[in-house]
Amino acid sequence: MIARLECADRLDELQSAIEWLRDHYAIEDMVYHWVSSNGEQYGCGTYDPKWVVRYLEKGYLRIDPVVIGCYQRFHPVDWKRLDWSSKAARAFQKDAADHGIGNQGFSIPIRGPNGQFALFTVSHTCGDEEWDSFTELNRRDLILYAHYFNQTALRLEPGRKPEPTQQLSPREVETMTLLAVGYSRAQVADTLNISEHTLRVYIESARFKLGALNTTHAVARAMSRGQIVV
Amino acid sequence: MIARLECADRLDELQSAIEWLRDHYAIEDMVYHWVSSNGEQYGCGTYDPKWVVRYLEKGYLRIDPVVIGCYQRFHPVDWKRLDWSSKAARAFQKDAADHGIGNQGFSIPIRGPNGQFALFTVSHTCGDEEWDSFTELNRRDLILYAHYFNQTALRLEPGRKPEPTQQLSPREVETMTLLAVGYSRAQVADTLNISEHTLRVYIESARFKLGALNTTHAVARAMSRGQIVV
DNA sequence: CTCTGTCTCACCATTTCTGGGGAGGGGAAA
DNA sequence: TTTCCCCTCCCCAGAAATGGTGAGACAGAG
Repeated sequence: MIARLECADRLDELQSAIEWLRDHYAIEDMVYHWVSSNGEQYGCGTYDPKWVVRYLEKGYLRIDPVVIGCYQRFHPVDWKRLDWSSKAARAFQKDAADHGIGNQGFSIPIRGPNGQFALFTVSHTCGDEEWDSFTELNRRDLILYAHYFNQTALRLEPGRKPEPTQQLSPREVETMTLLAVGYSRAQVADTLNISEHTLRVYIESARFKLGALNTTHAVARAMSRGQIVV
Repeated sequence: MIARLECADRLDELQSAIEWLRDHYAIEDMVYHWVSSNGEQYGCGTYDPKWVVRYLEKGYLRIDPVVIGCYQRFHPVDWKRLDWSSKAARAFQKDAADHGIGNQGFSIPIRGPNGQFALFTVSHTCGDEEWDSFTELNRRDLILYAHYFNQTALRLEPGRKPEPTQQLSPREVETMTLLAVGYSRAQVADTLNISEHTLRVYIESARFKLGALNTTHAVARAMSRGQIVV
């Protein structure tokens, strides 16, 4: 959910391609999940703009089982196989249906270098058999499109403009990593065989590079940007 | 570079498929970058085992421009377009050539939910024109194979067993999320309109559920398990 | 060969977090 | 209905983190 605007001149391409796909497959909706935390749309899709606005306003990003489910998944997934048991999820499902979202869906997660995350989704209203045969027949194509579309969209994601992700030094990476696995400052310093004072220098410089307000924030940012891996 | 062993029974499949690909495309090497931080091999490829061992011993993971370049890239990349300018990179390039690695290569990065990272690489020894026409003709297939192979390999990566994930309560999720974006305890309490004392109860119960040693650890775990999204 | 970045060490005072307690109301599930 | 979990509130003292400043050595890049 981090952004870097590298080249914004491709959105038209995406839009026309997505409409071509929609006609070609006779599928109602084919869409990105425009997963920008600040609400800006950076992907493009065929959903009703009203639904997009409502989705963001209601904070459905944190409720939608499609997003939640795909966020921890490797592979493409059919909506039927997600967890719709919670009350919030059911309310969301109903609201989505009321806004004309298909009852069937298939989503493919894609990730970027700095923890960016996007979904390529096709959805439709039909029965299970019809849907299953569609997804099976077109699985390869969908994966390919997801690959192209999402990765382009990820590059287009708005948010932070110039702030080129500052690389952390090796020591800073070690520091952040050990903090992320629960070590206290004293323990980290001990593990790295340096004084706690030195350690603090690393934490502060990492915090500075990451634009973080405190240690927890710094670790969280380093993780979400993929600069440390835990 | 994280691991979760979900099903190890597919390695054979991968191996035979990769050999089929190798024959089919008449390509010398087609390989994973077995990117396991502990040195265990979890992918499979057609490189000489001696080279694999040497690669790991020498710590080439942190030098190899293919790995470094793809790690911050969205799209597949031809080796020619990478940065081979540093001294270490040239030394690596020579060593690789001495071990029979092709002079041409094409690598596709794929990522997993917890920052896992893998590469699908094809390489060969030939001239530029031949290579370019090969990659152009087979781009789609290569991307598809990369998708299937890498994601399977990522799931096979050794390391940690799947931990049963304790669900966090809504309040706990909010707490962890706000902490992850840099709020102090006082600010979080203020934002949620609760007393700081109450907030502490959430932090502690979240910490308990996540098996975390401190707040930073708890936030890191919640993030890496996808229980909060930042 | 300079310059930039990394790595290492030190002190101060203040703020913040942590780890123990205990307690009541509400809702959902069994 | 009981039980379990979630939400809310309170106290205290010790431990840990933070913010600011300063400085020397060493390496690699231009």
